Amino acid sequence: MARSAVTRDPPGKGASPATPKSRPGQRSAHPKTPRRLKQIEAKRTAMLDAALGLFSRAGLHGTTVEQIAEDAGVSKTNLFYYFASKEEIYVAVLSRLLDEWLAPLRAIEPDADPVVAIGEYIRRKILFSRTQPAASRLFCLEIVQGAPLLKRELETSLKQLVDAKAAMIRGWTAAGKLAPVDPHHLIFAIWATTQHYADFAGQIDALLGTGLDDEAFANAAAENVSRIILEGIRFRPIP
Amino acid sequence: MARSAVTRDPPGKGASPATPKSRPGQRSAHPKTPRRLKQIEAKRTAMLDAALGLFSRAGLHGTTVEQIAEDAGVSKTNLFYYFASKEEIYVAVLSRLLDEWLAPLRAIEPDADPVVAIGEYIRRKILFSRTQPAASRLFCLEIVQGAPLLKRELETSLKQLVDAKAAMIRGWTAAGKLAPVDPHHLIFAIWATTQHYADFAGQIDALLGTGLDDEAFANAAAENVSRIILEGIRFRPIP
DNA sequence: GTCTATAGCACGATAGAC
DNA sequence: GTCTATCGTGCTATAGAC
Repeated sequence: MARSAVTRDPPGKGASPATPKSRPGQRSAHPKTPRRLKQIEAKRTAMLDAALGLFSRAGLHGTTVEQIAEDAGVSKTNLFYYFASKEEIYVAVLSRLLDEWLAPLRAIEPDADPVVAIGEYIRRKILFSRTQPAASRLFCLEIVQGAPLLKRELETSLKQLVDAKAAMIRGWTAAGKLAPVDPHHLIFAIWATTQHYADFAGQIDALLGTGLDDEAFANAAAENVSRIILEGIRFRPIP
Repeated sequence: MARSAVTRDPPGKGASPATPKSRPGQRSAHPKTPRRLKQIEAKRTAMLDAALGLFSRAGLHGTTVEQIAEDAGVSKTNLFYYFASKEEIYVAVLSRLLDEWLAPLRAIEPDADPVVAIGEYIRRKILFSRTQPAASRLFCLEIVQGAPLLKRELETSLKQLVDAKAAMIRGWTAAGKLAPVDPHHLIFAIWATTQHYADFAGQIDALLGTGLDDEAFANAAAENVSRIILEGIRFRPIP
């Protein structure tokens, strides 16, 4: 919140029509041989990877451009050749991950058996928390802080996706395949429980001395979350 | 992560023995009349309240002391008379809230009926998310970022509390009063689902246009979370 | 495209009068 | 205790040589 919030339009790839300063993706003195393009893309990726790691631990304002450059193995100046500002790096990191973040929800099919489908969804979300904990934490930070940069995306793409899946869940309940539950609260519960293992990994480690790094713990987490959400914890004698 | 991490010992109330600079809590030129002490305490509280609101939205590094001073209705210099550094304010805010954050878990009694007790716990946690969303978000930010300042507290007090309650839950299961579930994963699930409504309020608002501010929504949230965790979502014909 | 050097400025923190 | 004024630092971003 401190200094600004995107003061000028960042000359990235998509938006602004008039970008005087040349950028690596675009034309340059050298012809863009496939080899060169690949180098450039690799460098961009290294920078974004480094930025993801740092932003996810310290947030936008807690990370300096110099740290990103160092972690990516480039000079600070060179980084500013690829990205016009720190905010532009931040947005690039977020938008690169959005699709992947939503993929598990997209993958749910209405025709599947609900209990199987939801079990699989939970498994996938925990796998994401396991393989991409930094991404999960960055989204968490961004949303907790009001998602100034993601809000629009949430209100359009995400809402559309969630509404569709909510209707699907309602259909399952209407067909007598699922207990009556508000679909949105169910989705929130699944998001919350699965992302918790990445976002609150520090707390879990402090309490248990382990985390999703440990495969056995990851399996136990998926198993317990599935059981709690699907079966509940009320005691039921074996029928 | 940027610049420092508590470079010098903050001359607050507890720790460091030698604090040359006088502080409002301690002796001053004026005798500490009850009236004066009360004024000072009120001011301190106003400052911490302002800091909580800002830190919870923008984190430690995204908040400036000038903003805190402005929100609290004091000058920046005056704020530095009460607190030696920004970090000291941050720590003071966190430690003021810790007890309250853990109170609902502490309140669970082993002799209670598990289903009732857990339902009540969920209700209280959602009430906390509703009445103290800023506190919940600040803890979320702090833990996501690795809880550099809370880690010790988590490893000692919190661990002790959680281990005790985990044993209690295991006792319920052993007594046939609760379905078999790993107590830690159950506690995580309850934390995650209930705190989600405060921490991800921005996302929920983007999706549904409402939140815990709305009492009806808050009731629906508590009701649905309780139902999901206690009963599960698998369809069961009425017996 | 990549470097060295530095401009420019916001911010945390302090000095010293009252 | 509170104020005005200011210092010093560390950071983002740019200029300009190569």
